[in-house]
Amino acid sequence: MKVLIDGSVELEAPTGMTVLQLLLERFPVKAGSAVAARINGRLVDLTALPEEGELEIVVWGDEGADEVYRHTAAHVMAQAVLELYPGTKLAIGPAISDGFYYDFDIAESLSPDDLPRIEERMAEITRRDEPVVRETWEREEAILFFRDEGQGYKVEMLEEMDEDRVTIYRQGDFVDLCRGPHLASTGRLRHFRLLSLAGAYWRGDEHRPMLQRIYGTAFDDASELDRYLEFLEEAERRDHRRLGKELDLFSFHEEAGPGVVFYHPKGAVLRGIIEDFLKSEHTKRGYEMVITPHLFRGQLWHTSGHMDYYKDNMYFFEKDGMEYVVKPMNCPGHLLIYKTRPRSYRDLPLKYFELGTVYRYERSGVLHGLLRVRGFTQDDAHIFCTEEQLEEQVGECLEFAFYSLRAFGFEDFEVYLSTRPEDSVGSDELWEKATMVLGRSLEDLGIPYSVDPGEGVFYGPKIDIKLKDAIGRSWQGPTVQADFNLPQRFDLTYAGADNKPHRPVMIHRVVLAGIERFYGVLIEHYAGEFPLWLAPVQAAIIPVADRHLDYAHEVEGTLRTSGVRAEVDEDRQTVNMKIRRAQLQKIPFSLVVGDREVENRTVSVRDRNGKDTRGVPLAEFLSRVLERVEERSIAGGWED
RNA sequence: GCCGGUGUAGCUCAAUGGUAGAGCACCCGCCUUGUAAGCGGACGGUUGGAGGUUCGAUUCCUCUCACCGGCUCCA
Repeated sequence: MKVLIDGSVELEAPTGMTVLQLLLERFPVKAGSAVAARINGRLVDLTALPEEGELEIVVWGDEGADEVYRHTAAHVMAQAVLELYPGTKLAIGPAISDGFYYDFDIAESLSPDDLPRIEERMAEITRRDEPVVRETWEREEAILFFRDEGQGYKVEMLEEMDEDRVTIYRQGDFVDLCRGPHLASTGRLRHFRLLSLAGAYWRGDEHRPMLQRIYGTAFDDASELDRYLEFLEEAERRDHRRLGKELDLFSFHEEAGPGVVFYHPKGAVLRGIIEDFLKSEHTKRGYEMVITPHLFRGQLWHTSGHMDYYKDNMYFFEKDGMEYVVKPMNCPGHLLIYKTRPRSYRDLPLKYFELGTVYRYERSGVLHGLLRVRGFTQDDAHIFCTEEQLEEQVGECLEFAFYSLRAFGFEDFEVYLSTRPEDSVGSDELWEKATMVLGRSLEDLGIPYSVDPGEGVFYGPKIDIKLKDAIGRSWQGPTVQADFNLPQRFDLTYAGADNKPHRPVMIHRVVLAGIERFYGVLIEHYAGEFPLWLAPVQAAIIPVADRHLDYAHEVEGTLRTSGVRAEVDEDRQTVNMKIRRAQLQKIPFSLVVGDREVENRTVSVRDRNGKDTRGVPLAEFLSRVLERVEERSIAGGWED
């Protein structure tokens, strides 16, 4: 049998010899690093038998290798848990993007202190270096086996499978139903770490039993594991909740209830900058700003359909025997404004923009700092247009969104087109049409995207843009949604050129989306070191001694008059201390003023990187700052 | 909402079935300071809240609130 290995070496493989044996015999060096193999394009175990054709050796770093590796790590962990907690029932244990997890049904509940113990047992299992064996069983046989073992979840999975034959992986006494492939032996698993413990419902269904999930990660390369653990630390260092406290930006209060944000003075400055940006950019693009109330009668939400599809997320109350709703969305308000007078095709597209604050009930367990709150403000707009204008308008929204995200320093995006969810309104025909238009707008702009089936909103399909931050994490960002439904429900019309009534279509779109969430992402993206134009305080003025206070205030006045956010640190403290405080507050520039500066009308500029430049004329400092703010520069150093 | 964890001074964190402690911050003094912590002093707590067990609870138990890690959902 002729086998072409890695596209270069052709050799005659003896029958009955596994890929691993072949490697050991012919390429012993490779055998040690091999994770799996690909036979004619199919990912298989190293214990598979080669076939005539191409054989590729998959090593760590190759596509698919991490998945195989971590899947085996999950099995080793499951084996360890079974050994330590006999009677544990296994659910599922897949590899995920940065690691793996396994869900267990264990009689006793695990605590984080148990993880090291499990990790140790895993290490022991890897030392045993038990071969991982793939077997093919009759499904019925597997059902009997797992039933006998008391592994009900496995039985349930088996019973739902269509195949007659299933694959089983075995290492030592540990047997698991699994598609594979896996590492050839437990000893091949080298660097791993158990990370956290969590509850997870069997099959993600809250009506099913709650299982205990252990998350972990594994790498073949020790330095990669280290790097990943450093990444986790870095993420913690950037945590907006922590930075929000340290930088005095915002707070939450038990007395006020969870999920509602209090912006402190510095936090409000940053929020104001974001809002100013949005207002001016919307105005530039022909949007008209509107303001709508926070409370609407319940009836309106029946008309809009929210009462049917969004009720669980809405806050209600009753007064004078009348039902009221705290608005969870801004659209109905904008529709009411549209309807205040007859509209003509000449009015379209009509673009209403609102910094609309909405309240949505979120289950207590999902709240998360600014990223998931109950009260938030959206940069929300609704575009009423003709069907013909739809595609162009969607395109403009997308361009607007990308422009804005780039202005705030985000460069990498992922785009998703979400289609009709199960619970939704409108005809299939409308959905199909809207979905098509969205897809075409993306294609026209040459934006690559993937389809997210069933993830649309109840009234229409949508485009979601996810942004990647400085350390590569992605976050939910702008969305553009087509809506053929609400105009119908509210009976919106416009007079066409033919002088007949027509139905407009509507686009819901946000640019930065929820301001709170965007704000949180912004903090994490910059780790609190905001670019000059966003920094709540741009310059800390540090007098060397009391006699420099007058000049310090003069500098402050000059800067403030020109719109630079400057503050004098008047504390009778050492220069070192005042510098330290400014650094910890991540203020872009510290201006030290002493005798020399007073005499020469200069400032000594220290940037956030710790570099100082002395004798900078005040006027020069001011003009350079204004210039950078104007161009929204992300340069951090004074010399940059 | 559910599973697990956590809750002690403004912040970060100790301690313990027997009087609750440190560092930093705040306040007051001294120092008048040149690029990341000058020195001293004073103040500061119903140990998240309510109930229970106990001679005695911050510690053990129950309930509750909030937060953290997830499940699910979403801007």
